[in-house]
Amino acid sequence: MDISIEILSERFKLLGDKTRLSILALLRERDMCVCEFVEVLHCSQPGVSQHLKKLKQANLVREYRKGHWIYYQLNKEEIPELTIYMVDIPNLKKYIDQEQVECEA
Amino acid sequence: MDISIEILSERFKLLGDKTRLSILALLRERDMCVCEFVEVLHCSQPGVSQHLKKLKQANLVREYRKGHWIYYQLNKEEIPELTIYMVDIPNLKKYIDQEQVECEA
DNA sequence: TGATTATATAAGTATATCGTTATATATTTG
DNA sequence: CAAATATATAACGATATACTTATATAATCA
Repeated sequence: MDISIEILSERFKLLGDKTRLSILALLRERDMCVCEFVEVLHCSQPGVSQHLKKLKQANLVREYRKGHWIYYQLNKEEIPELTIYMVDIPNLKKYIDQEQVECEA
Repeated sequence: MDISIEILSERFKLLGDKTRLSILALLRERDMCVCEFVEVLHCSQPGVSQHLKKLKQANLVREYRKGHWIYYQLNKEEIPELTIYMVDIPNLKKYIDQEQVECEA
């Protein structure tokens, strides 16, 4: 594989943000919806949305709707090389419930 | 290894720049001095210096003097995990001389 | 259908980052 | 020691990025 410096630096720039990196780390544990990120990350709802948009545009995550909520998940299949960058990302399991919680409507 | 999100995002931010990423890619081939980067990267001398300073502060590179010139080299030994991030960095061998050239004084 | 709710977008502001120009520092060599 | 040269630093301006507030959109459910 021979990704250009251009593309690779953009990829790193995307990962070079605490909030986005935390989102990816959390998504390694399980799919999560926007309001969960807001709660866990102490980040505003528009803030989370904007970061998710960037991750989505870079094809690192994708979304699906489930009732009221839009869940995000890692795009592991399409970007296997993403795992290379994620080797060192800390485990954030302790900050979230293990089961995908049904938020009350 | 359990690097914090804080530190890891800083590391990625550092790699998220075309010039710095190119410097690292070039240093994979051989040690180089500042004026060589200036020539190859089409970047000003102060620009190169500033980028090198950041890489040095992050302990990714180190320097040694050789006559008039200050050469930089990858800090492979101290940061083996750096190689993880560099797997995908393109090979820039074609842009430089293979031998460490003695610049005329 | 209308109210509610989750999420997205727009617009504005503050801050960080990069590149430039000018100047300082440090080493070599005559 | 003085001149030349490679590199580093300082100061500034331009641009990009992230955060905030306000508002729009879209789906659900009564």
